[in-house]
Parts: sequence; C-alpha cells; structure tokens
Amino acid sequence: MRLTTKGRYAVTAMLDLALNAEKGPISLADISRRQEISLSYLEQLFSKLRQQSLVSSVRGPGGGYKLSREPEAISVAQIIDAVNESLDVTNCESQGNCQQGQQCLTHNLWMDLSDRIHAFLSSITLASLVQRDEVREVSVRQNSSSELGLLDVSGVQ
Amino acid sequence: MRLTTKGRYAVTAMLDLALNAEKGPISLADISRRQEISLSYLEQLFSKLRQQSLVSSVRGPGGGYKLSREPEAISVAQIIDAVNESLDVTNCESQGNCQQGQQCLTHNLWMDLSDRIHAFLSSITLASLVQRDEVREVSVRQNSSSELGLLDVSGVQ
DNA sequence: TATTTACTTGACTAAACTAGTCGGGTTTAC
DNA sequence: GTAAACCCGACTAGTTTAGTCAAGTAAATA
Repeated sequence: MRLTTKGRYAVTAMLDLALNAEKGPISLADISRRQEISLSYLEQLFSKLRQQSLVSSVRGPGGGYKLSREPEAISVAQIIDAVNESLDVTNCESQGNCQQGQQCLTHNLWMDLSDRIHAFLSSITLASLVQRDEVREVSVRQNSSSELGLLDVSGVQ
Repeated sequence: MRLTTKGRYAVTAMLDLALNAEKGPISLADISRRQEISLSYLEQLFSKLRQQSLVSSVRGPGGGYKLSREPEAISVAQIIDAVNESLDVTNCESQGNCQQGQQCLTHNLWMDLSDRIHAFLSSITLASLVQRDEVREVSVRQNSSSELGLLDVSGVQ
C-alpha cells in the first residue's frame, strides 16, 4: 500500500471541483492556485481521472473540468484508485499465494486492515466532505486568498 | 504513509518469535528459513527492533532473539513504528501546517484515516495473533516444511 | 584455548517510484 | 487568428526499497 501526495492531490483537486461547481468548468490553473499543486502535475492526474470517468473536460477558453457525476456518487476510495494508488496492504494483492502458493503467516491481518481502509474511504463521498464545516472554512479562506493574490506572489518560480 | 514489505516482514518475524517462544532464543537463520525472508535483511530489521526494545538478543551458539516483553504487550502498530514505517497518512505529519501554515482542504480527512489505522493496529497484539486458528495452522505447516527441508532446497542461491 | 555459532555494524547497490518539468501539440470561444 | 485551456509523451533528480557483502564481536563448547 502506498498513500502519498499523488492520491492526496487527486482527492484535494476533486474536492475543489465539488466546492466550486457552481462557477461552471474549473480550470486546472485555478485549482493549481488555490490548492498549491503544480499545474503540470495536475494535468497528469486529471488525465487519469478523466480516463476513469470521474471528471469531464471542456476545451477552449473558459473551459476546464467538472465532475462527471453527482458528488454523492464519488467516494474518496474511487479517486485514489483512479490515480493508481492501491489501498491493498497485502503483498500478494489479496490473492493469498504469499508463501509458496499458500497464505503467509500474516495474510489475514493485512486483509483485515485493507478491508477497513477501503470501507472507511468508500464511505466518504465528495458530498459528505463538502458539508463539513472545516472544509467550507478552508475553502472560503482559499478563495479570498487567491482573489487577493496573496498566494503565488512571484508569478513564476 | 507507506506500508510495504519492510513492515510486513517485521510483524511476521515478531509473530514467528511469539509462536516459537518455548524453544528458547530463536536464530534469525530459523526465521529466515520459515518465513522466507533474506537473512541479511532480517539483520537490518532486528537491529531496529532491538533499538526499540521490542526484542533482546543472546549471542553465541544457541543464541538468537526473543521478545523482550509479554506478547500481550506488543502491538502490530509498535512493530511497524519500530522499523520506521509511518502509519500517518497526512502530508504534514499531523501538524496541520500543510498550506501556508494553515490546514489544507483535506487535512482532517487524512487525520481521521490515520487515527483509524492506528487504532486498529494498536488493538492487535502478538498474543491475539497467536490465538488465531489460521495463524496456528500456517505455523504448523511452516515448522513441518522447514524440518522436512521442503523449503530452501538448494542450500544457497 | 580454538572453533564455531550467531549477533552486530556499516557500506554499498539495482530497480522502482515520486513528484515533478518541459515542449509540443489540439480544440474552441471570442 | 489568437489566446485560453486541455492533452500527451518524454524526461529527470531524488528517494526508498529490498536487498547484498564484508568485517567485525561475543560467547558456548570441545
């Protein structure tokens, strides 16, 4: 199992999309500014999110990305999976052939943990995150900061 | 967060120690044979486990390692921690300064997940694993296999 | 006391992965 | 037709994993 910046960025970017949905298509440049994620890296991530039909794109000026489903129907587990981060903690990818074709000593322990993690992150949807007080607060802060130009001061670098 | 072979090996080796405790000190060569873990790699892991006082060593012929506490008092979380694998899923190591000194949009989500994982693995001790039926079965298989020389057939290589 | 077993330490390494960058496209609104 | 935005592939520095290898030290036993 690996849960790194890649998966966290993907979830953060998708949540940004959900929070700002009413503004129409959201450009990656906006997400990059608000969430402080490299634009080029976002492009990589959104390529995968689009392949998995979690977002759809609108090209041309004024274009951007939007969620391709209701935020109620998109779970954190799905997003992490879409960018190829596995929530499986076992070595054998849950196949149980970890030692000479049979189960290793700790196989069931890792299976149990994987199930827990997956169940937890499947139970959390973008809609449920949007409703959290602290998420709304951070979102308000981010929107005002980026409007005022407090972030990304130097343009490039 | 990272949960890889390193942490799994450490837990497996510690469980092997718990299962074979009545035989006296267990050599790394025995663990290597039964669990199919490279001897040199085990040495690295046990160096850390010893530094964290999870095992104690007996040098010389007939020596080996044993648990330095009751198996009831050693949790899976402690073992993973001892070999420097973090169960923390946040980017800021739970400090909440992920975005310009303030919380990022998804900080609490990752905190919640970290707490769940930690609570789960803290609740599982070596003693509780030893009592599991499937663990005892695998252990019996491993002991008979290694006695019969079914594993590690070619000696070296 | 010599030998052997086993722990101890540190340096080294190939391969994989992360978190990007860079440069060139294509599409479409205005 | 030009600029805003998506799209795509190649490249890369740095880190980590999962080891190997060599040279020890400590202690039991013959």
